[in-house]
Amino acid sequence: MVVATWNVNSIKVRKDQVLEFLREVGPDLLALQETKLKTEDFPFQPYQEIGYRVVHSGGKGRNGVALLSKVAPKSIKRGFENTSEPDSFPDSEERLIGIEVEGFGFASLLVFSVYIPNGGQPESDYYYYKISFLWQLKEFFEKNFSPEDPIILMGDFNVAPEKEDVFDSVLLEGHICFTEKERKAFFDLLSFGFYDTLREKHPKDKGIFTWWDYQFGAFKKNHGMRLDHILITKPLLERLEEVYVEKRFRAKPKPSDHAPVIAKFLV
DNA sequence: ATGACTGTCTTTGACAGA
Repeated sequence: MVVATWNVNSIKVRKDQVLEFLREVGPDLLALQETKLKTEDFPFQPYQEIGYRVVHSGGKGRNGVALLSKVAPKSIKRGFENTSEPDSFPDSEERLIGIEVEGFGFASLLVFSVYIPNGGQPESDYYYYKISFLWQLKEFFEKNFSPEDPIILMGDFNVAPEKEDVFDSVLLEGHICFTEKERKAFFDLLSFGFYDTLREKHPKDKGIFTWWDYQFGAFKKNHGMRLDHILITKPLLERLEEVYVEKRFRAKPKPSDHAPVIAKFLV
């Protein structure tokens, strides 16, 4: 089983690159973020033509999450369900989508694509919205699921968890996506029972990033951050084989500013 | 060589992204 996550920064602009990715890598499941269009405006057809089922949830010109799957979803979940303050997160349906699939050795495997708010300036209202969003996401899993359930939560978390996850931890300390509170909220989410697959396979490696600024020649200098993650619960951990960032897609003409992350499982 | 970011919108510059 192969799964992948990719913030495409507009599915309209990246439509053919996503097709190319599916043809070359052939993941069983692909999570997309920042599709930047309304739920019904997603270009479903080209992906369906090559054998993928597609679910999407988005807003006009902003946010947007999708899941592409080789097997048919048994159910679809959008946004925060059964949480204490769902109305406090009006964009959660544009930022969280999940499906339940049968297969890969499980009667019910839960797969989520998530796009955590960027947060703007540290200490701004939007920054605290981001922190709260991470707390609410943890509550969503605590109220609806168990860490014994097989769950894959992947997407753009907009948090670089540790100093190895940024190109210069001194320069970037206190910078958005690398502040103490964001990192703490990320690890608090993990404490539900999630494992960070990249770190399971590469515990101390430096310089593994998933996002590079379009400006300043950042990609060429490998001045990036690791913001996109594939999290799994324990039932999947023993089957985890390999995790890597597919940097080729960041090097193409007109790339997204994020590269896909891929995890392979023995099934 | 001396290096100019890229999406969106009831757009024509503002803004968000990270």
